[in-house]
Amino acid sequence: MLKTLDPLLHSELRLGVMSILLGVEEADFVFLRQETGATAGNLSVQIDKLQKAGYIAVKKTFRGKMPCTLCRITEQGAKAFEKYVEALRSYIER
Amino acid sequence: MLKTLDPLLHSELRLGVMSILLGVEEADFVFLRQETGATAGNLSVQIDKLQKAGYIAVKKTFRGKMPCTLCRITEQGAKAFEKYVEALRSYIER
DNA sequence: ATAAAGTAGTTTATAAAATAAACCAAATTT
DNA sequence: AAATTTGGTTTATTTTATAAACTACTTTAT
Repeated sequence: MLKTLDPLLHSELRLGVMSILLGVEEADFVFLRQETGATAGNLSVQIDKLQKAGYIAVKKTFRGKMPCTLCRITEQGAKAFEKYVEALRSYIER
Repeated sequence: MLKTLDPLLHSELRLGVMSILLGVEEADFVFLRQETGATAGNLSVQIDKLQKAGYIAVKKTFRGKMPCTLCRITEQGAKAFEKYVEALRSYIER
């Protein structure tokens, strides 16, 4: 029986967001949108799920007068990502 | 913008089936069921999708008097898997 | 011989997920 | 000051995954 893949990470957009966040201190909504190519609605929903799972932390601020949603990965999120990659390897390396 | 992940392969059960089939000449329904732990209904549906995509070939035979569904990966399937793994790396290796 | 239980699946219904479309509030441009 | 753009959220729709119910047999027990 194969290792089970965390369904929260096994989603192209959420995985993309996590992947980006692992490489930076923090990233805002607009940047994530550009990098992933996702629609705003979709990104908003998926960010919410990752936050509720405790995989990312979201801070709502302003840049000048414009709203700005900052995201950063949490310790828990980084660990979950590690585990996910480990599980994936059992599928793609054999 | 990140590489896009073939949605046909980005499914835990279908990926599992492909992963198993890559390692063997062919495998029957019962074996795939045991290895993946999937329900028969779910496996049946996912095998169908992989077949319709041309990623696996399915041959219905009998073992003794019992029906036996044999699956094997196709050239196209193996290539698609390769590409999927390649795309995945852009998410998990950075 | 026949009823009960098991095997190997398929089909259909339901739940969950992804995605898009519509909307909102504030800022900027014309 | 109207129209447009920005940075989102909420709601609706489509797609996907999964499970439950069913079919067609076979094997076992009575």
